[in-house]
Amino acid sequence: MPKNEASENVTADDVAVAAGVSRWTVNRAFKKDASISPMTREKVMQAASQLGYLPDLRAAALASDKSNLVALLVDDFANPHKLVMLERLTRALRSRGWDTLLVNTLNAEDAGPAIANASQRRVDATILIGIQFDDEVLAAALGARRLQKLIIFARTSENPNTISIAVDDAAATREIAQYVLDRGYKRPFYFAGPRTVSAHLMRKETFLAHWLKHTDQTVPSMSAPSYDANIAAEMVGHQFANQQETTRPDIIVCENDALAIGTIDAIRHQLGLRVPEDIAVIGFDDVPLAASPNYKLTTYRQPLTAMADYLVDVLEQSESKDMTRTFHGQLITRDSA
Amino acid sequence: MPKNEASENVTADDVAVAAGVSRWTVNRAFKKDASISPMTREKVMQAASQLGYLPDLRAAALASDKSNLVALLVDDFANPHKLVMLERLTRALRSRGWDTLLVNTLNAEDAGPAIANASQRRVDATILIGIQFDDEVLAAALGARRLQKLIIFARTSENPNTISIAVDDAAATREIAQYVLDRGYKRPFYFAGPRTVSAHLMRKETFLAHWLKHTDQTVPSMSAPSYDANIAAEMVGHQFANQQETTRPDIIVCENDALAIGTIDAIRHQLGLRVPEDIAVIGFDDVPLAASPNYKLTTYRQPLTAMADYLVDVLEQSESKDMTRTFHGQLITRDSA
DNA sequence: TTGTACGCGTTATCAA
DNA sequence: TTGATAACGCGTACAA
Repeated sequence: MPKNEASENVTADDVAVAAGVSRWTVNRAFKKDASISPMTREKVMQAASQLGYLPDLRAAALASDKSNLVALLVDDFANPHKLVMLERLTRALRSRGWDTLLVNTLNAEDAGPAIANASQRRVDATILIGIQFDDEVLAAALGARRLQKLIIFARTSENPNTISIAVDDAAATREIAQYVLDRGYKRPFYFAGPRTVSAHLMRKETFLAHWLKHTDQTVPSMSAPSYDANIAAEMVGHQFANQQETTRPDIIVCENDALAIGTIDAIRHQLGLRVPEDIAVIGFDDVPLAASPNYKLTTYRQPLTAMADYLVDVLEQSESKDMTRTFHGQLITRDSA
Repeated sequence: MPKNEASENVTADDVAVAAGVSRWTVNRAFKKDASISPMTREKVMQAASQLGYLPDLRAAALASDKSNLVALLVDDFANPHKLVMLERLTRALRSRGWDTLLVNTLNAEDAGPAIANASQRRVDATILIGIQFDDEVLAAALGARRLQKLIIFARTSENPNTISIAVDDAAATREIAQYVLDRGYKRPFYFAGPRTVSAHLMRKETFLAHWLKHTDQTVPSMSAPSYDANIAAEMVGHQFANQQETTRPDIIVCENDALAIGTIDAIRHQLGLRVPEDIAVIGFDDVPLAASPNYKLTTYRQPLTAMADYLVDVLEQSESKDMTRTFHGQLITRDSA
């Protein structure tokens, strides 16, 4: 343990006295591009570490009105992809000097209070990460004027006051639909996620439109109330129990991997069928488990690292107009379809 | 959108003018147990919502030296159980008025800087959540004197300066070992997680000791470098390839579910064997996937909600002596063993 | 390169 | 119950 006898609050003033300089020189020593002589800085830093001094970021934020802090709102912890997103985002943020407030949007009614909460911490930006927001939530977020930036990550929004950083869902879905066509599947079924009034992904609609256009046929579908593999398994087991080979789908296209994993489990263990021989499955996200020898899931991988890096770019930009950007990922073909 | 015309910083002063009271009365209105007449408070709150005023928590923290903020340090995002922990912790914290700083400990060398980072935000406590800390990390954390409390969640630590909130690993492991004995398994194999100098779980040691005591036999084992299902699958596939039925284990006891899931995948898809008929598997944590029709994993469930609630109790306590506490969970028996 | 008022928005404490 | 003074620790702007 370092021998920092000063157990109480060490401030820049204390360091100033110890180093024989003024308090402002101490602060300069901790600023990156400050005009200060290397010798003075060295002297200050020595005294600082001697006393165990580190600048107080609360005070800095208060004085400069810049917190280097963002709020990450998350509402759906059942989806394993959230963990991957959290890792990539916190990594990109922290390695570039940003801290992260993780806000659990406890339930549908809590989105407003959650945003108010973040705004009281005077974060520089609020990030909705794959959240089931609706227009009310957005209005609440935009109403809390202190939120400099409102970023929708991994989802698109048409609201001009938000910045959306996401994969091009339409293009990705068309690529998936074309793959399904090219592989010769005839009876696809679309398994969508939660459908809110304004915030659901357009993947289902895109897939159905593409299929209709190319085959003149309508694709049946259903929607899960949440991205939860166990719930998905139950739904699939229920939906396709006792179906004839000729009427059941030959491929189930899932809105994401959480649903796809549950679907595969149900096909094997509840319907007693094989993947992909009897029913094939496609997912979206490429969660770690998708690559496991058990699932070998064909899925669409988003460029999360690039998206996270871009998010930090946006934060560091003073302007926030026209920052919305879509990315392109890639279809990862494995054995499931 | 609410009609809060005042777009810039609204402070208590503005509200005071609007409500015709002093600034201190405004702040009182927002304090829970303040001596203020209901009428005055009502008047203040009305003016406040009119202007869109919410107290600035940075300033409050600075003035009161109490931030109502904790730092959650996480180093291992491959383990799906982390997501469950994050959900339970943020839920308990936020519903009782605490905010959460999520700090990604980017790599082994980064633990120190991560802690320093949190201490600069003047958090009221730092929580190590299932982290692979070692003595150096603890020393660094304790060296940053501003951390009022250092809490080790879901792991035990003998360091008297820390508060550990965890399940009784020894008791849990003995229960597992006894179950394995009772079910008549003869050749167990222990699959452990990362082994650091000072911070690994004692589950493996406990299991081996229990088995030795009751059967006089030594249990073979191996250790994965991280709690990652895909890595676990590879290791198991490698370890038991081409083994005779008589020499291979009849049960693999895993330090947690991430390893157990990989183990099951490998047994089925790489070794071509059945679970539990050829090799049984036991995990620890009861992640959501453990209940899926595919894994039906026998595992040990920790009382996470109670643990999270207790954590907030600890935060609200002024004393921090003798706050370490262990919990008891329960063995969830499913089909895998 | 270094030093100096002043302000950031709140809380603690005491006085009215 | 209310009002007022003095911190809390640092940043900005400017002067030395």
